[in-house]
Amino acid sequence: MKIEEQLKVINRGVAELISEEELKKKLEKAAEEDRPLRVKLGLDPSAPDIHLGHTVVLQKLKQFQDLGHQVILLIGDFTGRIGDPTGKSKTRPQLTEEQIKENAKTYQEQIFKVLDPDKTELVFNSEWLGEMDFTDVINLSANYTVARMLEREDFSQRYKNNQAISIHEFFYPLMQGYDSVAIEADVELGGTDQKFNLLVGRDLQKEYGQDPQVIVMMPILEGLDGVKKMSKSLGNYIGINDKPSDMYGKVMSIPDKLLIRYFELLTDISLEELKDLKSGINNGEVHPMEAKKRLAKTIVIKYYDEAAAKEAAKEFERVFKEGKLPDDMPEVEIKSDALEDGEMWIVKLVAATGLVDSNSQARRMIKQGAVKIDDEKYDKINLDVEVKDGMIVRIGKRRFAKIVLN
RNA sequence: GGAGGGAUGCCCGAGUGGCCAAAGGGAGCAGACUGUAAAUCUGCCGGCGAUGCCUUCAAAGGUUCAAAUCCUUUUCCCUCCA
Repeated sequence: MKIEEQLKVINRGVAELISEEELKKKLEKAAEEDRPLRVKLGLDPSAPDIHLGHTVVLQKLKQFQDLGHQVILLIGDFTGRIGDPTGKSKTRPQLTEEQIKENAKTYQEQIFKVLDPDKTELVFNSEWLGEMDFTDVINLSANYTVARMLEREDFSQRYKNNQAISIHEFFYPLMQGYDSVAIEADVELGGTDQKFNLLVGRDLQKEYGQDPQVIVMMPILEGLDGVKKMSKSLGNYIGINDKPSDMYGKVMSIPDKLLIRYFELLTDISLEELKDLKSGINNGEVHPMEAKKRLAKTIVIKYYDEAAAKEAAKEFERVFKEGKLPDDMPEVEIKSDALEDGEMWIVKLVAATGLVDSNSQARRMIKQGAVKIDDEKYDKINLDVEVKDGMIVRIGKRRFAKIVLN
């Protein structure tokens, strides 16, 4: 593909590129020498569950692969063994080697839903970092000054506020940067929050006589709430292992203002289509919900297939438009000896589904008119209900449980 | 090493002896409206078969009829001095 074309693809959705000129030069040189660019992505082995937020960067990697370049996934096992760099969560546990291996495996399984395994090289940074002795470390750190380290936002903040910065924290950027030296990266990808570390990579490569890597920074994807970044701990994520129907439903629940962004960062629709879609929504020709349905479908197809997407769409219509029940829902076992004359106090029954945390919560839900049993609304607390096998308890619009009597 | 300030529910934050399961805001959940969007309005937001009872205001003890509030010790954090 022509260099100009490649640049266009690479630029899609990018938050910041350092720098376009350099990238162009690298692409030209690579084409001349008939070799692919070495494109690096570092992964933190502590959180192996991948959600769509992670796929923003992976997606970009995939585009590099499709352009014929070599992707190198670097698992930061060495870094993970030591702990966490961001002062906030200082007590993050060190991982054992087994855990890291385990996580790495899970990672791969999920990542290769996006990337082409045949065109991906997998490396672990303990390979070289674990080999360094104290002299090597001193030499490495001699390449950087405290003043430069303090340029990093969170360091300077903490320094200014008299908060502790451990010396070893300075080594994280250095280690990550040295990784780029070790694998001779031409390009490194990362989120915008990685900017400092990515830049250190460039500096170190220069020090070690290499051509500095080009940096491609992707935006941080907002989660379902539309404000905070997508993350598992905030519970606002769409996991790539989510069931099709969940995935579809979650996409449908994103705020409209994220629509285009999701299309741009999470799907492969062409730049022209993207443009049309955008203007269509803006001038009212395209209903946002229709666009969202398309988004949901596209994403489900990406991680599953056409049939799953259709099924998910159907289910969505059924449950949320027609207010009917989903195909499958969690089953909850109730022992028949917990019943009296086949009946159970309604509050207990609702609590027993596990859909709420306590009797008190169940009580509230009932009082607020959120509870339906077999499609019938119950809003009185002083009531025993006959418990039947296969009975459906529903709380609100999206919580269901099927009772299995035993 | 010395002097001072602080720790409150998921988060922020009021509360300086009873009226405190603890103001207010945010988040969250539910209801109405909708397109499982946004905005808005309403309610809920520790546990308990519940007009009451139980466990909560960093931890442990104590004073008191009564403690988030007072005292003692401990832990952690911050500010200033060295």
